[in-house]
Amino acid sequence: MSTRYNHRTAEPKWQKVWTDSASFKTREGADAGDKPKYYVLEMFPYPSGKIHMGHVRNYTIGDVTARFKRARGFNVLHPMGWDAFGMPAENAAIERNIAPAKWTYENIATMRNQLKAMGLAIDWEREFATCDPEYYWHEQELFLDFLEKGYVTRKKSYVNWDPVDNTVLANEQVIDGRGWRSGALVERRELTQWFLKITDMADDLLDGLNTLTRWPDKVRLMQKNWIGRSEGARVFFDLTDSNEKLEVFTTRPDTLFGASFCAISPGHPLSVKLAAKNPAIDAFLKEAALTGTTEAALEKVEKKGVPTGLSVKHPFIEGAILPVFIANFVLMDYGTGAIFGCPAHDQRDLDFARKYHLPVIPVVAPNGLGTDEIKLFIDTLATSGKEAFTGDGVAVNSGFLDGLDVAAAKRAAIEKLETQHQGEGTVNYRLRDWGISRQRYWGTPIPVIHCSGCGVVPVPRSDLPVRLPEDVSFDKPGNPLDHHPTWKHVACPTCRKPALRETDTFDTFVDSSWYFARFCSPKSAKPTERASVDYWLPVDQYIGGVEHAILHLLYSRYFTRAMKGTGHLGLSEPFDGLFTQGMVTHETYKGEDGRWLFPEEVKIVNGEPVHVETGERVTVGPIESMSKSKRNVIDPTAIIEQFGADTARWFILSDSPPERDVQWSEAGAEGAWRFTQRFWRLVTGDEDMLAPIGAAKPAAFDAPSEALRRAAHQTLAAMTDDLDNLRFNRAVARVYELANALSTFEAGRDLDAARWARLEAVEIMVLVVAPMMPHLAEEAWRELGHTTMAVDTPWPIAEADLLVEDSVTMAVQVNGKRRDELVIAADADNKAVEAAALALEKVEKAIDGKPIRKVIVVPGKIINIVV
RNA sequence: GCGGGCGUGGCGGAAUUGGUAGACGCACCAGAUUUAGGUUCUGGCGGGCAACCGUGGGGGUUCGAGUCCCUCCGCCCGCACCA
Repeated sequence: MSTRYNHRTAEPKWQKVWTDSASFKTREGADAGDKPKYYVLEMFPYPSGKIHMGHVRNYTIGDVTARFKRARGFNVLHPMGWDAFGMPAENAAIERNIAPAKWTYENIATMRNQLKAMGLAIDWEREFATCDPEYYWHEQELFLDFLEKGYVTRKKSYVNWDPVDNTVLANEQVIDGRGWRSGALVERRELTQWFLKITDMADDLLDGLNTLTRWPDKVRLMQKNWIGRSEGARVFFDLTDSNEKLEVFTTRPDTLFGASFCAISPGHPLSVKLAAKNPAIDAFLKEAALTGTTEAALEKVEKKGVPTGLSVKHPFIEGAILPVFIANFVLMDYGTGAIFGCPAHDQRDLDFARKYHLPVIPVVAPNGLGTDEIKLFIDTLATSGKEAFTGDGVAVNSGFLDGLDVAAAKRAAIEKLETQHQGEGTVNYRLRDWGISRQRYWGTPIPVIHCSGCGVVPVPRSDLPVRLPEDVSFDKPGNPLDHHPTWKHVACPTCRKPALRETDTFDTFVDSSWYFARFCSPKSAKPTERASVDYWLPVDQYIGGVEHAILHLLYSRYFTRAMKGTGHLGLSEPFDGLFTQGMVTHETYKGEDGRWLFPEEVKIVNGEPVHVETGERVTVGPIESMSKSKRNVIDPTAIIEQFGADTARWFILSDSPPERDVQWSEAGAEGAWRFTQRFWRLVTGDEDMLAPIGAAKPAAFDAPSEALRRAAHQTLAAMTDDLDNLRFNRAVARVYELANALSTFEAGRDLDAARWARLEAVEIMVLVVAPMMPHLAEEAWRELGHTTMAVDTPWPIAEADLLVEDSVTMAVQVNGKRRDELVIAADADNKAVEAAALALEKVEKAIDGKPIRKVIVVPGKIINIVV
């Protein structure tokens, strides 16, 4: 018997045993037997260099789920891969002169070892990185399939252009309007780019949200808002001095009679045209362009406009003319980039109208007002109102719409517009098509060729993959693919004349939009094997950070639909269950000079935090998400070395619910470590009090043994429920309760019964802890004398008759105040309970001789006596 | 501004969804062992001397409210000046 558990020897030992016995090799087809499948997936990591505590939390949650489901009899798929393309590899290339591929694969090697040290139950044979040609090859194939199917389009779009570095910048590389590296003022430049037509599926993506009942409501709502469906109408206003029309989008066609102006966006083609001739307009557009960079600035900016000198005819009112303004609050990217202004019923329009002294014409009155009240409401709003009326009501001053409610008036207005050919009912989405072209090297090459004669020609499938060249230089600004001496020069596949490869690469969100499908058959010569994806998908439990609530999850949902359309998949929704975990936080520390300090630079002396080396005073700052800039980071590898992976896993699961932020603290980690040692003592410390493995179950148990058995089985039942619902913090608390029950257990007369009950309780404790602390459980299982592995042992089943108590403790209240409690047989009828309660001395005193008006008995819980 | 969420001991958090508030852990205090500290073990730990009071404040529904309703305050997250 050893008295101390040594994670430094136990953890590598069991990791090797699991690997050698192929414990986590995925089984499929005939091998899988009749077990139901369960696909557990954590969002795969970007190989940035080292894992951080956020990874530890993410992969621990997934691993517990995978191990638990496995023990519960599921055939589990739990793979791991790398989201390996992206800008940091190019930055490393530029800053440290290391090839992106080398940098990336070295990081993967480091991080793979770190993840393996966590003892994850992963089928490593399915591992891949998105920068493997084997992977992006199939992505290129998917793109060609999408192209054939009409899911792809090419159109012009603006990019951030750095004129000094001669390169396109991502939004996050633009800081205060300047390039992050060059400091040059960033320009908007129009490029022709590839887009996936996600807007074609906007309605389906919206409707699909209703089926995702195992997703957080919050994420579904965020996606709904992002898609931003709104029903309304397009209205074509005739310009007064030309044959042209101004097209606007409105959600309130019922308020057309209240229109007093039209406004177009500074980015509207008409604005640009007018600016060429009119210096005032030109100046206004320049001013609008300056404020239009950040959201915060946009929010504060005053609503301003400039007249265009143009005017339009009102579609319903003969002879009525509306002036056209250019207004800074009209967005080019939404609707048609033009609006009609109805100041009485839109706050922004009202602000604008008051500023430029435009008429305010109320055309909707609140419901339930009398004739005089309506008149007063209209007069007040028209002359001096500061607040637009946007609620439901009844149409007034609106010709043929008068008397209709808002919804009916909308329908009637649209109908009239359509018969007059001056508009149509339409649905508008905020969602825009997904631009997937990136002018960068470290990404999947877009498999097309540009030929001056034939136009855009897809790369023949026999020529796939289009590989990234490795002999590239980052000395020159711009895309290395573009200035590579030979790579882009090819013969046109159609006419054989010299042509050029597309040098843009895919947005890395493309890579992560189908990797979950590739894991089902990672070695296939096709993007997917239908038998495999049909078996494994959807992902039963997907786990990751809420920061991906919109883009990654929406793109993956889109891709799944598109791949269904091309026959690669047979379903629309990739992720059946989604769990979004909270962040890992830590205290922050600042030295006397105000610089951030790492946690290991701080120690506590006499209750005061001081700097380890200098002894200077340290200020403890707020608890924040771990970040390199604030230095409040804890290196998982150091923790695993010091305390072991099991302790790290245990602590990260403790205390905080997984969807909330968890605070990492040294004291907490030590507490978790102490528990691993206590656990070990409970298993090994009192061998005389353990029955041998396989001992016959006693025919009867005395009271103490029976109580221990109840505690063990109740813990088991509760934990099964907790783990099924990812309530790991509660599961941890239950283990502590069982451990406390074992610690305080004292055998009664019947020693055989006590030994048997104690072994049973210890075995249950080991097996329920196994998903969370797998190495410790394995070591303990062996120590108990088992020759099998805990990982191969089915989840125990709680005995139903141990879950119901034969006596219960009930609270006794008098007038809602708790006065005493009562221990009584669980099956006692209400009369007996009432009588027993009334007989209690404290109750009698509280009643104080008053007449009893009512007695409420909630069986097994409470008795309330009302006097 | 709009939308969503939250507010419980010194701290993280429990509370079977309307039925004994504070499970479990951390921190802290006392005692035992060791005695140099740590470890380990036992006990205590919302406030108040008490009657009692306590789940952000106020009001309500109910036999009974942390839980439901109204209202106010505070914090967090998301976003779209969205016509």
